[in-house]
Amino acid sequence: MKRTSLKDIAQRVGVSTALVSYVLNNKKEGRISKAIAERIRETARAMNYRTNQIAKSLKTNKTMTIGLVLADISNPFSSAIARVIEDAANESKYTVLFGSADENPERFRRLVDIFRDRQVDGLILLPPNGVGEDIRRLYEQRVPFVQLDRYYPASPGNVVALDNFTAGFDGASLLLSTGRSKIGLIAFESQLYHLRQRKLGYQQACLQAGVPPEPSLVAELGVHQLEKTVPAAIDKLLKNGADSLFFLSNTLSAIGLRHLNQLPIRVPDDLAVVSFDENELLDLFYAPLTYLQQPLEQMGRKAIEILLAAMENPQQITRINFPATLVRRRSA
Amino acid sequence: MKRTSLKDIAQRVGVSTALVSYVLNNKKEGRISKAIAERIRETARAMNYRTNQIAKSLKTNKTMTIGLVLADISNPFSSAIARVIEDAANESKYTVLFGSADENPERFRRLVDIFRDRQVDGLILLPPNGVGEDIRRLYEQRVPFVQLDRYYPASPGNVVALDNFTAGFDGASLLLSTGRSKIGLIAFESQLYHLRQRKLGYQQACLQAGVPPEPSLVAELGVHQLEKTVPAAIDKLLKNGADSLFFLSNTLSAIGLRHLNQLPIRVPDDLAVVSFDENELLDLFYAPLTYLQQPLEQMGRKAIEILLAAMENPQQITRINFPATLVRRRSA
DNA sequence: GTTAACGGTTTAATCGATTAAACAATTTTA
DNA sequence: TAAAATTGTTTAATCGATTAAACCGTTAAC
Repeated sequence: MKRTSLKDIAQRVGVSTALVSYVLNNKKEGRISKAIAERIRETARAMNYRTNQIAKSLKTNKTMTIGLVLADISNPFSSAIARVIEDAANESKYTVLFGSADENPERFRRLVDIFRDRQVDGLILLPPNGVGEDIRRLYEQRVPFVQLDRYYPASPGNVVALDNFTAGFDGASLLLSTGRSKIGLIAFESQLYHLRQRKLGYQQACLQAGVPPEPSLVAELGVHQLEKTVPAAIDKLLKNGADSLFFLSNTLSAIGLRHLNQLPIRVPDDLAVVSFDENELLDLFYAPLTYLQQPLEQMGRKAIEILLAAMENPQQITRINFPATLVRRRSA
Repeated sequence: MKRTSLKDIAQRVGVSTALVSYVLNNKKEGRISKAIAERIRETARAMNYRTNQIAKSLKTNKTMTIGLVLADISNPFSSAIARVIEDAANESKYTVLFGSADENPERFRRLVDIFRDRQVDGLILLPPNGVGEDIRRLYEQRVPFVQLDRYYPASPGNVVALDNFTAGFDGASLLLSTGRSKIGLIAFESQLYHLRQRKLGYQQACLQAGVPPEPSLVAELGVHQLEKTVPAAIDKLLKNGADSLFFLSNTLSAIGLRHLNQLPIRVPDDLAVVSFDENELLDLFYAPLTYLQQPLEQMGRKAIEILLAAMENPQQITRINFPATLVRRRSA
């Protein structure tokens, strides 16, 4: 049950494979006799021919494939990204290879290597902590790529991300404007630039409002065992007098809300809450959450657009930061 | 900045490409002189050689790639599957190509074709409504594949799925055992076998408990505009006297819970609730939901295992149904 | 001392396409 | 009518690997 090849068609019709290739790719338009062209097309259809992309790729040096390295596929943010990237890529006839680095630099490197071995035409990366050097190397090796969402500001190359500083600033400002002055921050202790920026934005907002930064109101957590550390952090911040909470990622708020649900505290009266990112969970909370929404669709499409451009013309580098939208609901 | 090829190494070392290939693939073990082998390995490392999988695939007729067609990537169930499949495939050195059919037969067919054009070694499919014929054709063409979660019982081929009938039976039985006799069912009007089975299980449980089936307690919804139709269905069922709700999928319960949150009804006192599938949302609801849990990890791993076996030996067909676990919490 | 076996390496075909260049047969142009 | 241009098709190289078979010295066997 071998698949039919160009050769099979050529034999059946009694012409060379070259001619078959020309016809099926609509090359040499005017020069091929209508009659034979039709016979070739007919036969191809009859024999159920589909071109072997592997062979084609080897010759053309294009795979029409894009590698997507997600930070962690189990995060709904990741699947949302995956969906957008896949759609946008498909529209340009590209297929997406994907993998999840699970916030692990080793896995990240492995995935990038695997994708490159498979000759992907370009990469979309949501890099974990500790791969700045790898990004730089990719750039030096002229591999077309775009960093999406997360990025290393010191590493060169294309970037599509949120304006995280302003987003952090806006989130905190909202809380301050509603009279809260003891904003508890729940963040990752990660060195990832985009997360640092969010925190800086928050601090700047506090400073501008004349509220001095209060270390006892900041919790920075490791990525592991969040199920335990987030509730503990919330308890601590509340004890330290927080009148509001600002979650710097949806992973944190997802777990946090579960805990808040069980506390004898009412949101927003006793405690105002703001979170980053979207998540169905935020809707289901009894006081639907106010959050900073990333324009995922736009960002994903832009990333593909930039990547395709970079594949054409590697010189040109684009770095874009999109504004977040503050979606105001009941929690703050 | 071209990547180095076998030829480059061969030239540098002064041997034939054949020898380089043998060394790097550890073939012809005993026969190659230690000294040269070492020099080749050394040079390969120095030149940063990585094998071109495209070329290798063309020759060996294996791509070490598996195509995964998801039903709808935006569903957390899908991303959970993707994660498991990816991990399991990676462990066997396979890479996953993926795409989301979005419950659309046309898209499903397109994805399968694209994957086949790229010569994937096998497919894992979560097929939408209306592709039974396509599945049968794949089987006839001896394409190795496994249907996962959803499947066409009349189409041949490997299957890994839940024992949906029993799961439906168990869910309804639980409600009946707590004294509820007017179970409102919220389901899709889909013809998908696995969903029909869930409903049959529910009906069987009711019959056995001496509760006659009551059409006014069954809502079957189209896939579109669920945001409107689910709340409407809930309202209708409540009006018709339902004392409990059984959601046949997580998509339905996700939306349903949002509505229940706003009603002056207390779960579980006024209304018991059971849902299918897992979802963070079920945890966050004020009365954490009782649900039927699919052994996703097991199912995904089994699917890969069966697929790899099928790639070796296409004769053998495996069909497995896993039992669901009833996770009992506050809602019922 | 001839043959056989072995060890180390190369030759060359092959996978299934693409595509520049060559070729032969007509037709046009001058 | 000879040269030039056009048309329709084939030839053959190529992409980067893999691998059976051939090759050529040595060494072992009888």
